[in-house]
Amino acid sequence: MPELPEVETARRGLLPHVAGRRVGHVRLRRPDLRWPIPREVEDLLPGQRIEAIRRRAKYLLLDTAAGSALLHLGMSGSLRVLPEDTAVRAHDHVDIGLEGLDGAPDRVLRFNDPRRFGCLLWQAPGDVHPLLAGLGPEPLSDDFDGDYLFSRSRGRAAPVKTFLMDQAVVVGVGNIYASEALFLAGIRPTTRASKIGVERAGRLHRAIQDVLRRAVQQGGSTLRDFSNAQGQSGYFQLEAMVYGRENQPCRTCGTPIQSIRQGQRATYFCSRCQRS
DNA sequence: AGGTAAACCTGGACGC
DNA sequence: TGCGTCCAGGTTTACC
Repeated sequence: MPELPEVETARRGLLPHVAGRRVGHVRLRRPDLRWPIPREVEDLLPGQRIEAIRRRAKYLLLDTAAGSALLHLGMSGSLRVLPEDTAVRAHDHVDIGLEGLDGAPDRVLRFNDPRRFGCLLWQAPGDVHPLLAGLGPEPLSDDFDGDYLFSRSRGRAAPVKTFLMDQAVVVGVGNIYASEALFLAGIRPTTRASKIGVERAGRLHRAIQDVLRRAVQQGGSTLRDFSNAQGQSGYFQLEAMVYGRENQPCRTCGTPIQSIRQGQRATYFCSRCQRS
């Protein structure tokens, strides 16, 4: 499910239901997702007030005075805010109880993840979790620009698409938006990163920001209430130019979109609009 | 160091 | 209907 826009959309949807609430019970129906869930989640989180919900890369952090719950949705994870008595479904792994404010009913933040590639970890106050330590800049921040992208690409023989998905280079760009950004920039995904010049690095930087910004806007406009059952609307609201469109006509020039495999992931591009 | 592939999981779509 | 195969929005880990 989630690349940066989806995680940011989830954060914004959760914000009004979570921020300022006190955590009631924490229930683990499974002791581990991708990794074991650390005991701090059960021992320290209950009773804490959630001061903020932040996003770093594709991670969400629930901040409390005792530390932060660190969540990743992996490929198939989702979060919903539900009435406490909502029936449990398959792969509902974790409940974090949320006490109601001003007489509002208690609710539960429920983490569902069929494939269990997601995780729920803990970050002590003032600490940076090892998983966050090596991450590159946020793509929508001022730390990320064309010159940065250019300098990081020096000496990198890997295909530019693989390079873009390296979270140590820039965070939040996953398989869909990598293909989409390269289409917008007119760059072929197979080009070695080292061959991208300053000017094209600038174009690529703008394409990344453009596609991510628009996706965040779209997600935010359609996903207004996370307490609703589905929690998955908003995805693919942004019409893909190339992703998932193999053999369909390019929206710009009509040439059939090609699909190739790079590093075990599908890549889509237009051979006419993305010549080098 | 950087690049590539395997590994972690389940479910859905498709072909036979 | 059932079974086998392939695919999926991520990221760590192991190995050249």
